[in-house]
Amino acid sequence: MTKSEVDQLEDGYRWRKYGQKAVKNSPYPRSYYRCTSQKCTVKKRVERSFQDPTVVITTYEGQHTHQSPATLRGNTGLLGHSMMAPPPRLSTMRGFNAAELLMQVPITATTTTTTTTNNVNQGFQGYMNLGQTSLHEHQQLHFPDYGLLQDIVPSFLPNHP
DNA sequence: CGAGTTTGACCAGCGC
DNA sequence: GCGCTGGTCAAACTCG
Repeated sequence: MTKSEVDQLEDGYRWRKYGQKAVKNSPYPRSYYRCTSQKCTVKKRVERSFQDPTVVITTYEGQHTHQSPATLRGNTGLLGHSMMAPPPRLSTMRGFNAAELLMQVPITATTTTTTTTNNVNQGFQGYMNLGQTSLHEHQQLHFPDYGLLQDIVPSFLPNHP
């Protein structure tokens, strides 16, 4: 779930829209995207929350078999640097292990992001690729939307103290 | 001209 | 079998 005005979120990959449908129980249409990379079969669905129109729900299906174009581009601009950052507070997600997420929900993972971060899948992959150095960077990054994140999906994070 | 979007048609799965 | 719904296809279109 992502708080965003726009449907098309920049997550570092290039997507081609292949369909749009009006869905039941929601006044907003759902959009279907495929990764533009030939080998990559990752799909995502994007729909707007019925309760909060400023929230878009992005459902990823599959895993990218390639690096993000933003990563390959290697720029330090909007896409390069920030998009390579690991997901917010991954290590502190109470009882929520990203690796576990990948293992248990390999096919479809509805993930929680802000506009400055990736979904957990991609973020975790980037996290793995970048290794130790990114952890350092990770700790220095600040995510002002994190509190907001909790507001959006408090039930998503298990084991509230 | 190529890549991406739009949109109606088509298809499969499911409940009745 | 029929209707509904979600997902996909593909032709037409737009844009850089």
